[in-house]
Amino acid sequence: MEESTKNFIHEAIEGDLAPGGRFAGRAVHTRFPPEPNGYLHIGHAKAICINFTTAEKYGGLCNLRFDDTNPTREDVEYVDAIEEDIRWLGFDWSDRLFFGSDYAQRIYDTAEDFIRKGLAYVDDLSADEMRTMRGTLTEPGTNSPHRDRSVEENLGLFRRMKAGDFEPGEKVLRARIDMASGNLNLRDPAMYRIKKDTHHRTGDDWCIYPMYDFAHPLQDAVEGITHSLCSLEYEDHRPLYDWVVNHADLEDRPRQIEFARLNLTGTVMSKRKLLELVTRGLVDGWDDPRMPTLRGLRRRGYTPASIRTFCDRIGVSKVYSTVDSAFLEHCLREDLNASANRVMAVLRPVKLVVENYPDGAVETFEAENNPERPENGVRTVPFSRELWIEAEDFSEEPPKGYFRMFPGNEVRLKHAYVVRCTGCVRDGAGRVVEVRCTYDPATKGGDTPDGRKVKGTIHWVSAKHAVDAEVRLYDSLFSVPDPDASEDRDYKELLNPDSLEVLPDCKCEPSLAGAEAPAAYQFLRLGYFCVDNRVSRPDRLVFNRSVSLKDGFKGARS
RNA sequence: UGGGAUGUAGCCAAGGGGUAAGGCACGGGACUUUGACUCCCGCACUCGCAGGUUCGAAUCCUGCCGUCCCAGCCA
Repeated sequence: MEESTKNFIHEAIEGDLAPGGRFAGRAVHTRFPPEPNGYLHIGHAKAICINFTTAEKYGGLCNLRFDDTNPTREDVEYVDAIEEDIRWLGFDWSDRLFFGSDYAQRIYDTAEDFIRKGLAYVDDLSADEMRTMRGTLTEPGTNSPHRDRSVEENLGLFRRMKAGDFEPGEKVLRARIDMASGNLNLRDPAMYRIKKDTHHRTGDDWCIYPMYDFAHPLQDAVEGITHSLCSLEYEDHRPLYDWVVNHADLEDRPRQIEFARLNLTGTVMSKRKLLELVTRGLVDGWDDPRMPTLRGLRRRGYTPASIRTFCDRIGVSKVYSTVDSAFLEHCLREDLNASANRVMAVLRPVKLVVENYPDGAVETFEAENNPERPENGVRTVPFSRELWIEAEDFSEEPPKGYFRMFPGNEVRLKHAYVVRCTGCVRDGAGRVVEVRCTYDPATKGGDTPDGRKVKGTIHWVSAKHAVDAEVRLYDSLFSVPDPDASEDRDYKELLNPDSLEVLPDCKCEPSLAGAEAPAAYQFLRLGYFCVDNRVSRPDRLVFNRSVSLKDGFKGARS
């Protein structure tokens, strides 16, 4: 991959590393901190890439840390999936796999320490009362009547919370900061709440769990993180992050820097919405090829390299942005163009009969696998009198500029012969059931020894040698660029009804027989396709179109 | 005058006093046994707006406008 360009985070880091800087003489250390409550998507890929490549750029390390401080919404099911997806992307955290829950005791001890320093107190207010007393965006909040309990009383109450003497909601540990702050996060935020759910790692060891704002900075500090890179919505939390880090007796004081999260046109990125699409059966699971999840992209045929290149090239800034999906597709085409072998497959077959080719005869042609990569060698493709060609490669009354098969026109059958269309046969309903042509024996291999120009070249598959396959074509999941932006319509109403098209009767050249995932090919003139990693069988092939080829034809292509 | 951010092309995004990089998309052309790839060319007289400072402003100053985030015992 090319050298990533410098962004504002790199500049901040370089300032920190410079002599006299905040982290002068230190090695950069970052972390990717997913909450194990959902599958990773392309937006996470951006964060993963930023964290891992930034550390790498400065010779540092990046940890993988599961931020699991809420037993009611997290599950091991996601832990394995997340690790697998990050590895698939190509990143390695070596032996630095951590869990926020591993620091439970340490964080608890810090909480007691905060109580002793008068920085935290136990409150009896209900969640509703707390909300009311928090004030509004424009009005200050009011102090809780329990705000000035003694250290001894607070310590006793907090220990009883830990011991299970209270029920969820009865008590909460709060930071004592400033109920009048313009920043709502500083109005005595909750630091610990009671939860009597079983945690996926610590079981029933604890019935109190720290809040993100208290736990995260401590986790970062404990791991020696220098730069805690997160998304923009945490900007308002930075004062709290710093408050925790500055009052805790820890060596390290990590620095939080925020960047804009990724949005992509034609899809949604929130965990809640993606989950809803899955649970409502609006898509075929988390790995539906139309999903922006890493599993979905993988099944669709996206390569790790294409995703990493994409993340590198979109840049990093603090501007709310929505990247055009066409750019992601471009990165995939670029990667696959260089690596995928070419092959011929007909998606919407119509019979082509070569009238002057002997019935029963078969000959084979040599076909290059990848013109971009001659070392990939050649394969053999059989030719016979009856072939399959793409229905749209024939037109009895061609639109302007059309140079494929139409009566009287010459076209080249890729790798085989130049043929001249002589007409077609229609059924009772007027549908073209057969196209007819004659071939020129002198053009064997597709050359024109007389130097004549043949503008069109089409792909084909010998009918008697064809391998059947199902091919699935995908389009944008949503029919509008930004489904989240619509205020009057629910995003589910904006789903693109044509996002999936199944073509059950496709004809492939015989070299595709037995293909297995994760094989990827360029179907000549059509696009890049991969063997579906879930439902395809060697004798019942199913291909997914990863991305189409760009189509330069400006005419009325049906 | 609640707090915090942010406005450079249709979409990303460099540039931080010396006269607007790059990519995607789009349009045109060359090449072509893939209407692909590749290669050329075009695509912001102007950087949200208005003033000001300066020989010179996207960059500095002032004011205004737009957009996003925050009132979970979620992360």
